[in-house]
Amino acid sequence: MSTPKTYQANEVEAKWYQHWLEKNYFHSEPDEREPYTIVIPPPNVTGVLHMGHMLNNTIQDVLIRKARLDGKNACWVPGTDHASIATEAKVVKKLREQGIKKSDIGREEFLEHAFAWKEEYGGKILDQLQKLGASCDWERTRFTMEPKLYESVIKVFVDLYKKGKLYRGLRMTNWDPVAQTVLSNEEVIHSDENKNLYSVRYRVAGTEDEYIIIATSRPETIPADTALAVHPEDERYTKYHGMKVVVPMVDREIPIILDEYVDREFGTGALKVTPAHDMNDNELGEKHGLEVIDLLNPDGTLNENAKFFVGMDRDAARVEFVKKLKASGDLLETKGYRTSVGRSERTDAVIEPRLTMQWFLKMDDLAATALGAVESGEVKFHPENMINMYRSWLKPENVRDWPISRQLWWGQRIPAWYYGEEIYVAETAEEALAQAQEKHPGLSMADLTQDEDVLDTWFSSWLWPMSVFHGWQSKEELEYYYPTNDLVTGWDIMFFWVARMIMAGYEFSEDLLGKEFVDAKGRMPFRNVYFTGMVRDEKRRKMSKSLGNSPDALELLANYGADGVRFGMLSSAAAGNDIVFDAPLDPKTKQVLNESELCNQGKKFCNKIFNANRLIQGFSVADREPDPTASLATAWMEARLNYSIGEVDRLMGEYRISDALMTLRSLIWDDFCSWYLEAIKPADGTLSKQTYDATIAIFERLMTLLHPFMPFVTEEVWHQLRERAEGEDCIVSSWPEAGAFDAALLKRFGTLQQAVSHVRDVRNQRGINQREELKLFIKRSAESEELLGRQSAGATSFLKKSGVLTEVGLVEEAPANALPFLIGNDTGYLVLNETIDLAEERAKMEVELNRLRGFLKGVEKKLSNERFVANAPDAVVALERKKQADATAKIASLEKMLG
RNA sequence: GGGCGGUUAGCUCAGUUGGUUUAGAGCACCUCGUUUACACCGAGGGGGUCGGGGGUUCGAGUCCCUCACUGCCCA
Repeated sequence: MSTPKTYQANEVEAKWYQHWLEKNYFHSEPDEREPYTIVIPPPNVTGVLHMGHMLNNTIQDVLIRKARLDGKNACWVPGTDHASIATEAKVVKKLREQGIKKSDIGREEFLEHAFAWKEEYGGKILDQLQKLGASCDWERTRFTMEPKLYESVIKVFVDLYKKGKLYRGLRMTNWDPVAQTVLSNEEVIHSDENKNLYSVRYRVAGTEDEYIIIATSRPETIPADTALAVHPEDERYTKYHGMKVVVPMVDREIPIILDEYVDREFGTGALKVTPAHDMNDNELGEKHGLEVIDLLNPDGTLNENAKFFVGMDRDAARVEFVKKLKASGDLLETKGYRTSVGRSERTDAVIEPRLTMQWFLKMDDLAATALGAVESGEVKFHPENMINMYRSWLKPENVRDWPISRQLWWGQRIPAWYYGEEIYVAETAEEALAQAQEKHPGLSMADLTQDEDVLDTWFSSWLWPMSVFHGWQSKEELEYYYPTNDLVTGWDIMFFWVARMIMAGYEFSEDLLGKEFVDAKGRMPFRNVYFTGMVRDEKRRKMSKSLGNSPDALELLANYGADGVRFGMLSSAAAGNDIVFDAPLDPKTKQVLNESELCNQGKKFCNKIFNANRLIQGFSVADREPDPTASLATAWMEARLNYSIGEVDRLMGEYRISDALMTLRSLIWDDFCSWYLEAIKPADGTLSKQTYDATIAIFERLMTLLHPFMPFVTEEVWHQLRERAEGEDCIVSSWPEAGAFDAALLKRFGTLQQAVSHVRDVRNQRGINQREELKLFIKRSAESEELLGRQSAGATSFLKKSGVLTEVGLVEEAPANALPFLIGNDTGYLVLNETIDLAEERAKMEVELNRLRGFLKGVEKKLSNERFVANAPDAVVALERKKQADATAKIASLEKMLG
């Protein structure tokens, strides 16, 4: 019979994922167990799996699988958000391709198309997560536009309105002329771009040929100028104070205003003021009571107020205005400069500052509460230093009210009805009408008009930890799962989403669950937030689809297997730190290759585990006493395992997931495979039953320990280790407990390992074949007697086997033709079959001796310092004394060797 | 311009409230090896004094100051 020599991830992964689904292991229902809950950061419904998703979902899966093995009721809720701008853009585009205009079909029909689009393309990313091995409770999959979640958003809006936290106002906002909607500051990406700075002269009114020259990058907005500003102390302009200038082309007189805001050094020190089209100008306008002239249409084309080039796009119009100014002689200079330009995160359109009527959520109280939640430790950040960024976002001077209207159709429509200037906010039109009728008894539905806008997608997502448990419909599930345990996400949405969820948690949990409940269990939406870094390429650019620098996630999964990719993602994923992912570029095409050395390491690790099992299954088993080597190795491996479980528990408790995985890798590869299996490997191919059983039991625990990180290979091997009953699967086994272990045994075995390594090193350096048999002796001492004695039965045979030695024993004097070396603090002698150049060996020993003497000197200096002995903790002092004793013994041994 | 990080082996990164044998890992590198689990392998080895300078301390990669470089966020 021939089992394949290498691990085949594809077959194994498909098989076990299907099995887990059939067994319904991922599903959670409230019961008497302790819950452990994670809500997924809902990916954009238009999204496809990318590196960032793979990283943060792998981490979530590790946490949830670990909790499941810990016997908790693990619940990981998946889902997607409706991504209003991105999705609407896609649907509009698709309709346009079919020759349908959004404006022709109306809101209702458009939404039908949008839902149809979602059914067809949306949620592809959730299928992709399955390939990664994500053990989400798919029965609980949520979508922010589904009826219950829609209803939750509406209820929250009405509630906040009643609490006086919502208001409607005309504000300077970031207008996306392509999406034709307002964006929040966070959705605008600023970067430096090359633009032109134009010097234009404005004639001073009442003069024939006196001009003030201003510098502007937006000559097309000249017709909307309502003032010209200079610094009050700028002597160049003192003589014009109180006068007016004439706006070029439109011949309208505007005042010269004085304001310290003007930068005298920039351009000419004179500034044209266009309150409708610039944030800063708008502030100036409010301060000085200036008229506001808006010359743009919502789509970025010029309106009647522009007087010229009406209907033309602002960018094209700029060119025309420049020509016109040049022709009239008013344009004096054009020069290039670099300046920060804001673009829409979604459409890449240059953002237009624009005055619009919007709904706003007051943020001062909410932000203070959200900051307090983290400052007080009720919500813990990992890594802790992320609180600095959080604090800077939420401190009062940086907090802005949240504009929540979006001029779109795909989203929850704002439940506000207008009758003239009056506003009625209610969950339904009927309720709104009833409210209006109290004031105006004769009104009918036809007299009210509902707000045309929908709400920002984040206004849905901030409710996620509560809405996915039907929080606004019933308490039943929320009471069990809330507060959730851990949230895993990138730091880039700390303010967008994390902070807002915390706000929502503190704002609504008491209303939903009652005071008694939240006083006992807390108001926070989650207790811990694990921030992942951004996945970057070798040039440290964020990996993104648009840059084309991200490998294809599905290709990676196909090439290395889910376990391999998970290993690759995790092995470099310390919390909070950005990850430089090793996806190389094709040197010819400069395109990213779907390759990764990190993932390959994971793939190799799977293969190693798979082959360790092949080795064991290849042994035959006999009912006989275990040989001494195997007994010692088994005792050591048990101790080593227990020690490591403690380590992994500690690391996991500190969210040091990457370190936990590396600890397990070393335990399995180095300790279990390289030392333990080599030690028990029987010459005749037959293992004692006792050793075999112990080996299987150890291997089994190793698989459970590794399962959260690499679920597929561990499940596969778990099943090959023993016959399993129905339902006896690794995924639902029990996380091993860290038992007591013999620390002295670990230390003694470590010394034996060093001796073996030294023997191998000598062979390497001298070109002695690894199978040529040598002899090893150790100078008799209390320590060496213990090392090879009864306490450590099997030590001699272990040394013989692992070091390929014919004889091992204690001696009083150095044997002939022996190479002396340090073994622990004692002297070991390796007897060679060749003549030894002692002079050469002495030189090597001198080097080591000098190092030790220097070390000892440092230790003794410390110990002779009274203040050290007086101030340092006892344990530290004791340790230094131990160092001193060890170094002294080693030096003595070496000195003796040297004669 | 303001704020927050980072700077530890060739590369990517750990290093937990300053103290466990004068710094660890993985990769890369070098040497040896077709010993039947695995060449997706085995054995061994070299390599850093922790960005520069100053300070606190019995003791600093770990705290403070300063300079340099670098990244991000905000304006």
